[in-house]
Amino acid sequence: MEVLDPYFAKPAVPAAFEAAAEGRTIVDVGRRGKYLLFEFDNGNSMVIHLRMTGSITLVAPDGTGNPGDPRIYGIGEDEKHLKARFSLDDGGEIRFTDPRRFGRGFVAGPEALDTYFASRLGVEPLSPEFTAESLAEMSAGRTGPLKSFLLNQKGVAGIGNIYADEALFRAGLHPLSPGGSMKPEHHEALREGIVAALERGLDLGGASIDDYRDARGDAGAMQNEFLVHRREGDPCGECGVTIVRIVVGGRSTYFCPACQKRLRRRPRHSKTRKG
DNA sequence: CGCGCAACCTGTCTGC
DNA sequence: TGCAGACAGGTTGCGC
Repeated sequence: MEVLDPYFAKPAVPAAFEAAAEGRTIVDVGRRGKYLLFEFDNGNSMVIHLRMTGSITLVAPDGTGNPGDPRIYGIGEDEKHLKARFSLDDGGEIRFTDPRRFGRGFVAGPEALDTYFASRLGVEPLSPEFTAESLAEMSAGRTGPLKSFLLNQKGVAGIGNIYADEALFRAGLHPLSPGGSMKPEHHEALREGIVAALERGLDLGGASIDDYRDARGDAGAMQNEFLVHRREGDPCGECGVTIVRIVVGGRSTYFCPACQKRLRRRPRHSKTRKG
């Protein structure tokens, strides 16, 4: 394998990354939050995060998804956004491209990985552990905006700017409502909104606003079905009121001011402990 | 510990 | 045409 941009391996050095991946067989692929996992035959895993503009492309031996494929952003004549490449036994290649250079990759053993994720990621929203109760627990006492709570990966993992907006709309919750302002019915509504938004995104192959493509170079279709995200000025599909854009935590945030009611802050229930 | 914001990068688009 | 400024699928680190 070859690391062409030292930023990709940061804070490690390219040579260390290359040595850890060289000659390995990928025995499984997976995901945790927004981190992509490639498990090696020696028990270690290669972890890749695409951040804003990273792409993974599979170039098949028969030339499918070839370097000149115009669908694949950043892989063109000059290949100037190609940051890493992994040669496969069958003559194919896995490529990582990233115009903005935010994407990162590293190789780690199982224990180190657990530690790494434990300090960064909360519950998987599509797992059975994600319940109204767990949502209630992790949001209790929070004073920051619900939108920021959703973007913070330590509560619920894997929700980004698109799905935060879509989930809040589906739940009928205002992005500026304090995280701890939800009542039980809101916890359940938000849980349902998050799951529905994510599952819709999966069904549609993700959202390709600009240059996102899947490993075969195909765009997603979720962007065609956004309910509020990036739809400032459009009428709400539910009530017709104009969708507005605000900035929350430095991120563009879109919502329907009629459908999404702002909740008032409420005091944290003090845990009553025996003793 | 929670919160808000700047920083990290490059490319694209808008307005003057 | 040029140029400044805003904005973009995310995370981290810092100050308070």
